[in-house]
Amino acid sequence: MMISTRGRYTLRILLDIAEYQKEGYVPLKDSAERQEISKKYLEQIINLPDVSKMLDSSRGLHGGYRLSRPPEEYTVGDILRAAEGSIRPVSCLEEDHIPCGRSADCPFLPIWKGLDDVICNYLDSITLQDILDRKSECPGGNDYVI
Amino acid sequence: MMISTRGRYTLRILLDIAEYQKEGYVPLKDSAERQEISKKYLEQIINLPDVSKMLDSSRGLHGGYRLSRPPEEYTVGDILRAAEGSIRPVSCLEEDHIPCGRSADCPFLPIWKGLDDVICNYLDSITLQDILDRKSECPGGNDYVI
DNA sequence: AAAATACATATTAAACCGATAGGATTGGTG
DNA sequence: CACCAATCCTATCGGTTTAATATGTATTTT
Repeated sequence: MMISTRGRYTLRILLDIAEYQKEGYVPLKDSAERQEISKKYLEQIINLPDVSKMLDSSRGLHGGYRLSRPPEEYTVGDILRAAEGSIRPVSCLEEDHIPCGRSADCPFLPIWKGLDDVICNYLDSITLQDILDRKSECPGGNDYVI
Repeated sequence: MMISTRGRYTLRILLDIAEYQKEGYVPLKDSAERQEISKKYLEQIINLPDVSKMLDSSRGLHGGYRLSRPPEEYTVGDILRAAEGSIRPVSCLEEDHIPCGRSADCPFLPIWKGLDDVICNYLDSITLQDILDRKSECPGGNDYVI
């Protein structure tokens, strides 16, 4: 599996913050309770360097988090990359990957590159604002039963 | 990462078998040496139920493996699913996944479904024969330097 | 009989996942 | 100033997966 709870929790928390931040900083405790996710685990996730850059925080009473930019500037791809480190489908495509000696004529490398492209194009085409809009359009209920 | 060495090795070995099977059964030893992959590890992979279904085998001297169907009937998606078990991007989409209680109005579920679709559409559009054709068109060399 | 091959099962070191635990630090409020 | 609520920091842990290695057994051709 490509996207673990880390990425999915991060998406849910950022969306939760986006929904509630008009009332001020959103305490992680509240988001965690609404989303039914371990607050302690969320603390770790939210303090990952690339995730914390997406948020402003305030300590003390009435502290919490808010998005540092408007929701339309957060793509799903950006959030997942921040939380997961990388969402490349194979290690061959990682920045720091050591070439394997066959890469120059590897018949699969173009395929992996193509796969990465369709994934990024899709995930980077959806923003937090898109999800907020869709939620208010059809509140409670989507097409899927799992 | 979505696709581990298991999936990538399986693709390489099936392509190797496709290339060499016109001379009869292809011993795993030969494929392993050409591909520089541990033969013992390959034995495990190739005996996974869904992978072994894709091959005919023969024991003894001059035994080995060959594809049980023509190369154009093997999509990259099929091979990866056989080797990896699943290539769904999130566990929420697995067949045996226990619904989480929020699935009825989860705002992310449609996104995961869309992601799974673009991945499957892409990977199921490429067959082993496509890769063989591309190899013979531009032997030794693709566009990527990693 | 010997050799080559597939087939089977167990073990292992390392990494990763999804938490839990116990605090330290900071800032607002009475 | 004392208290409390919140973020921030670091360690630990059980379970699973990954990528092998090891040790065989079974089968077939020569």
